[in-house]
Amino acid sequence: MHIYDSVAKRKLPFTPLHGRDVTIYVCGPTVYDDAHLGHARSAVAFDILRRTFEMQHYNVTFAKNVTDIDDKIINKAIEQKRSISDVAGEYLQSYERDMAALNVKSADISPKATQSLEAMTQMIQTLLDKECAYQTPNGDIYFDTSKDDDYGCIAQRNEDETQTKQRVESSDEKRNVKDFALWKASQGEFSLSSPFGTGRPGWHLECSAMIEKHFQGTIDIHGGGADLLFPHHENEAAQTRCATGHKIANYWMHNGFVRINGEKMSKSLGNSFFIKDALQNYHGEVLRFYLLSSHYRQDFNFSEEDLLASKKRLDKLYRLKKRLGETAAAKKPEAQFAKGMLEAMNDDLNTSKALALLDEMVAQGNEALDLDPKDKGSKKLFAANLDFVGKLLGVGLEDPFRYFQFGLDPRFIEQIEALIAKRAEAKKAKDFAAADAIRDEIAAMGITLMDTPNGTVWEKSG
RNA sequence: GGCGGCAUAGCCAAGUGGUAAGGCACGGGCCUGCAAAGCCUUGAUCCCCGGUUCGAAUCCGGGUGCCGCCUCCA
Repeated sequence: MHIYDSVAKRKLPFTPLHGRDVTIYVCGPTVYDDAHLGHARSAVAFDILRRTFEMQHYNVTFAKNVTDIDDKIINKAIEQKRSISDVAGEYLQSYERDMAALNVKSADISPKATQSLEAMTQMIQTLLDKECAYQTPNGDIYFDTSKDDDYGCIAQRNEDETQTKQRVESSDEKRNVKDFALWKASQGEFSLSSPFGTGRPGWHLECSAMIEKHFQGTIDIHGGGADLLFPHHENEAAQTRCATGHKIANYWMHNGFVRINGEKMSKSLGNSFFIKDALQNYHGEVLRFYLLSSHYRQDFNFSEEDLLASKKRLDKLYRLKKRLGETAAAKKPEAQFAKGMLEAMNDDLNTSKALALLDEMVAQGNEALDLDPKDKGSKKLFAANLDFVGKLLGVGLEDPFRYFQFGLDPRFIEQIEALIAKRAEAKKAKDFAAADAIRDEIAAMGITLMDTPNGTVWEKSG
């Protein structure tokens, strides 16, 4: 396995710290709104990473935190006259529902900020004791970046030459522009109590404290979106280094951004693409497959056109699955296919290449079935290939008929099937004009018919 | 201003020293009562200029263009 390390800025061979055990920690969502395509991209990228390890018999422990106390959540709660936990709970549930629809596996550990208070206050205390942090008169506690000689080693930026924009809030309280809050003193009714008074923890502190609490040492891989590299991960690294004496992570991975029609997707631009909206129109696997079509580090530019192109690709996988029917899979997938897939994934998660191999495998499967539709041996083998793909990439897991009927009302389905039965009679009577008329009628309803040796099957068009 | 990314056929997208994967769209063919699906098939010399090399999309230098981080953000 080779992964691109964003600190070394090159691909490195991956070696776990402890034998076959791999520890992965990914920065999860701040639950103040529904999940958007950017969340999905990150979640899918690291889900793929995890699956790649798991398929090769590594013992993975996967952690993803949930930030459930934060200004944005507090503001929303105030705005809607609700409790913080109510707001956070709603959006966490929404996040988990969306990610499940994308076949993202649940984390083994998903610590919440509100449940990690002790770990955080302990770390603050340690930093204060080591004089790596200081408290301002109004009660805020800041990390003192001047005490950390290695500050800047993650993002490798020279802060002195960085254009620091004017900060309106409380910058006068800080000793140094680079310093960041470990603890924000209470400003209203929403706060937690701590040895330092009431308030809430700083965002950067979360991951450091959680990693220390759950892993007690350096983890193998720390991941997150590219925007987190600085300052979030720089700060995390500094805190852990100063508080514990060891580095926070051995490898750093960052996924690229999502853009919408060429523009950055962001809260402030108001062009967020919410997963739950997309799931109204597209099967979750379609979105997942689309996200896998480009490399995780590249910028990802969303367009409906590309999404549809991806859907057609996934459709082909499902049509093969449909042709294979109930055939029990062979014990193992085709050796060469499995090897190629793993090689692609081991090369810093080259999903584009893996998908290309998948396309070729599907074509081979169809070819074999065209040649001999009853060849049990090849049917079993291709069924095993699809199982393998399902486990590795998390696509093709759905029942093919249900996949092609995604989002349709059961009564509508009955209607279609009644019409198909009518057409079958017309066909039997060689009344092709009538049969074609029915097909046109069905097509107008958005359904495509396919006559096969085993009868007529249908799909939602497009 | 500092740091970084990207530029490959109509579109999406791999490849990063040996003569351009894959997909979508398009055209052609096979199959089909007709279709759909499936299979086969046509198409790019890789932003520009210069250099290194027997050989570069791939390395180096110089341009041009687009984008991002430095402020909450996946």
